[in-house]
Amino acid sequence: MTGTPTSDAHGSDQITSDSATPVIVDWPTSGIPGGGQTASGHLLDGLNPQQRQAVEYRGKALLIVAGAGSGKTRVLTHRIAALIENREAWPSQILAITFTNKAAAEMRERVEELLGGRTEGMWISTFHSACVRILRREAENLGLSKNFTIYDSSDSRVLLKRIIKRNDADMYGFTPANAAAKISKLKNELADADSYARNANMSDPNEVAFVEIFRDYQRELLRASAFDFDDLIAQTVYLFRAFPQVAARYQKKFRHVLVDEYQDTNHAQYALIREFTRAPEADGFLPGTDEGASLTVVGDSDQSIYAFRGADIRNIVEFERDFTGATVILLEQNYRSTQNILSAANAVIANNFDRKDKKLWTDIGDGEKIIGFTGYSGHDEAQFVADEIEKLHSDGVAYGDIAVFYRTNAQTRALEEIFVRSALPYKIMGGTKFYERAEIKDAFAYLTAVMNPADELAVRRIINTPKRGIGPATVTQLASFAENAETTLRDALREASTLGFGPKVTRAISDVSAVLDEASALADQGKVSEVLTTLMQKSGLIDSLRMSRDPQDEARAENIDELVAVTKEFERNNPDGTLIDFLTEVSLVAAADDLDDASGTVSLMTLHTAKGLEYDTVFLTGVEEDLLPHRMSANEPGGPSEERRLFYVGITRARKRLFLSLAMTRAQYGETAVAMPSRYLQEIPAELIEWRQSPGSVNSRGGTQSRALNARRWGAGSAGGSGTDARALPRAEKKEWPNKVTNMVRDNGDLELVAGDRIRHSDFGEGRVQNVTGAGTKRVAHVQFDTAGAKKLLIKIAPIEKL
DNA sequence: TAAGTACTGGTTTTT
DNA sequence: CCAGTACTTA
Repeated sequence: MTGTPTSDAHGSDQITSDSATPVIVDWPTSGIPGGGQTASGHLLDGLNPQQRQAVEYRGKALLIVAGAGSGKTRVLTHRIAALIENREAWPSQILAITFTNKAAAEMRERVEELLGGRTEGMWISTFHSACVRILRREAENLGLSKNFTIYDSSDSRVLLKRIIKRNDADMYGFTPANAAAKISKLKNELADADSYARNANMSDPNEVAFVEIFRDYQRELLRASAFDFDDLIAQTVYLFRAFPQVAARYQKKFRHVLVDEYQDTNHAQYALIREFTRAPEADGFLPGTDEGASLTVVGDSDQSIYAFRGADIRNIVEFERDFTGATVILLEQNYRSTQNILSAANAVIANNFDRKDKKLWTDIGDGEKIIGFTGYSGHDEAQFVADEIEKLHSDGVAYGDIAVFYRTNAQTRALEEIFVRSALPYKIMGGTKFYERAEIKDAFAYLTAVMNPADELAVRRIINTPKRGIGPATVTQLASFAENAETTLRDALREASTLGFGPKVTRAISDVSAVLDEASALADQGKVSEVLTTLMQKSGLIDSLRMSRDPQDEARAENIDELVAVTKEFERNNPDGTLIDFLTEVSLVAAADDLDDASGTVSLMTLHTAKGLEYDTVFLTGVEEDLLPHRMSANEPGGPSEERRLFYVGITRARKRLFLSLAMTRAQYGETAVAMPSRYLQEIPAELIEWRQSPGSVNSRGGTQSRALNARRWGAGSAGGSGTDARALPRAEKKEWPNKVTNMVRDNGDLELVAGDRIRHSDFGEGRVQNVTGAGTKRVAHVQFDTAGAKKLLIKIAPIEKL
C-alpha cells in the first residue's frame, strides 16, 4: 500500500475497494519476460508458436493481428491468466475491453475457468460499461449527478425531434435521424458544437441550423443530466484530460490494458485507450514516475464492419506508428473452418485492395462443399433453409449448432413465418425487441423519472401514460413554467396547483407527482422490483392495460409482469444492486440474455451480430445485390469493401457446413421486386460451390426447363431430395408466390387431425398425416406430401384444410 | 382531450 | 408492409 494521504484524499480506496489491491508504483510490469514461466506452463499447452509468443510477450505495446478463427480469444484469455498466475499483476490491475457484452461475458467466463475464480476486481467490460462506471464514480467530483440517465438512440431521436420542431429546422431538411447520425459522427471524432462551428461555413444557413440543433441538444442533455451513447466515451476522455489527477488514478490502477476487436474502435475510443495507457502525471504529492500501462490490442482489419459508425481502420493499420516500440504478431492458422470454407473466404476478401495479404489456412481438410440455393422468393428461400435444417436435424445435428444469418432485420419476417409453420425452434439474437416495446419503455421512463428527476424526456413520457387527461397543451405550459422558473419539469408538477389549470388536470398532475414521490422514497431502501410494482400499480398503467378492450394490451400487461420478473432476477444476482445499477445494466446490456437460453434452438441474427461467433452449420441468406452489398452502402466510398468484409465475416463463422442462398424476387414494402445475385458470389471459385439451384437456372417468372434439369441433377445427390425439385412444376403454374403468409388462414382453431387424414396445403399440395405430436396450440402434424415430401406443420396456423 | 381515420413516407448494420 | 402523423370528429 502506498498509504499516502493523497490516495485517500482522492478516494482511490474507492477504486480498489473490491480487494486489498495496492496501488503499486513500482510494480514489475515489464522487462521480465518469462518471469515464472513454469507457473504459466499449462497456459501455453496446445498453443502454436505465434499464439504462445502472444501470450508470453512482455512490452509496452503489442498488436495481435488475428485472422478469423485463429484463436484470438484464447490468446487474450491465456495472456490475462498468465499475468495473474505469474504474479505479474493483480486482477484489479487488468482492464480488458470488448466491443459487445456477449464478448465480455465470454471472456470473463473463460478467464475464470483458467484461473479457477480469482477474477474478482478485474475489469472485463465493454467500452461503454467501463466509461459509465468511471463517470458515475467521478461524476460528483465534477459537479454532475451520478444518477445520470443513459439515452439510447431512440431517446436521442425523440429529443432531437422536439428540438428540430422548435427550431423550425425541418425546413433545412433535418430529421431526427439524420441529425442524430451527424451528431454521433462528430462526437466520435471528439468534436462538440463549438469546435464544429469554428470549422463550419457559417454563412450557410444549413450549417447554422445544424449548429443550433447540436447546441440545443447538448444543452438539453446537460439539463436532464443525461448522456447519449457517444457521450459516455467522449465525456470520459474529456474528464481525463481536464482532470489529470483523476486520470492518474486509473492510469496507476490499470497496468495492463487489453482491447479486443481493435479494428472497430473509433477515434474517441482510440483517444480513451491513449488516456488509459498514458504515464500518469505527477499529482503534486506523488511524482509521475510511473510508466504507462502496457497495451495489448487484438484485431483483424478484414473484419472491420463498423466504419459506418465511425470505426477508423487507421487505428489498427497505424498501430506501430502510434505506439513506439510496438510488436506485431500475426495469427493465420485457423482452427475453426474447413479448407473449402476458408478458400472461399480468402478468395472473397482478396478482392479488397489496400489490405495486407493474409491467408487463412487449416490442417483439418477440405470438408464438404459449400451449398448454394436460389429460391423464387424470400419465402421459397426460407423454406429451403427450414427444409435443410430439418434434414440436418434428423441426421443428428443439434439445432443449437445451426445459425441463419441475414443482412437486414427485415429479412427475419419470411424466415420466422416459415420456421413457425415448420415448428422449428429458433431464437432471434440481438433483436432487442423486448426493451423496445412501448410499454417497457414506459415502465423504464417511470423508473428513470424516479432515479433522475431532472430527466425531462422521461417525465414527458410518463406524464400522460396512461391517459389521464394531461394533453400536449398542458405539458407545454408545465415545461415553459419550468424553463422560466429555472427548475425541472418534475418540480413543475409539484407546483401544479398554483398554475391555474382546471381542477381535473391539476388533480391528475398532483397524483402523478405523488406516485413518483412515493416510489422515490421506496427507491432509497433498495428493492428495484418493489419500486417498479408500486409505480405500475399506483400510476394506473397496469390497470389501464388490463381493463383495455384492445386484445394486445393483455400481452402488454404480461410484458410488464415479465419486466418485474427481470428486476427480481436482477435482485437475486445483485443483492446490493440499486435502481441506478439496474437501469445502467439494462440500457447497456440489451441483449446479454442471449447467452443462456439459445441452446437447443436455431440462432437467427444479422451478419453484424454474428461477428465473434461460430457455428457448425451456417446459412447465409439473401446474398443479393441491394442487400449484400446493401444498396445504401453501394455508393458510399468504402461501402462495397466494407460489405465484402461483412460477407467475409459471415463465411468465416462456419465450422463444417456453409449454405449460401438468395432469392430471385424479394418482398419489400409489400411489393415484390426482382433481385439479382450478389456480385460477391462470383468471387468464390465455382468448384467450391455445389448449386442445388443456381441463379442461372431460375428466372423471375418461376421454374424453367433448365431449372428442372438442374434440380434433378443436384437433387439426386442430396439426401431425400424431398422439397426443392418436386415443387418446381406446381409452383410454375401459379401466378403468384406465397409471399403473403400473413393473409392466409392464421388460425385453424381446433382443427382435429389424426394419422391417416388427407389434407391440402396451399403450397405443398395434398398429403397424408403421418403423426401428430405436441399439445394445445403447439400441436404439430407430420405430413407426407404427395409431391413436396415430408414436412412438419404447426396445425394452428398452417395454411391447410382437411379433405 | 381522445379516439378514429386517411395518409404519408421510409426502411443498414449497434453500444 | 408498417409506423408514425396529420387531420377529423365527438
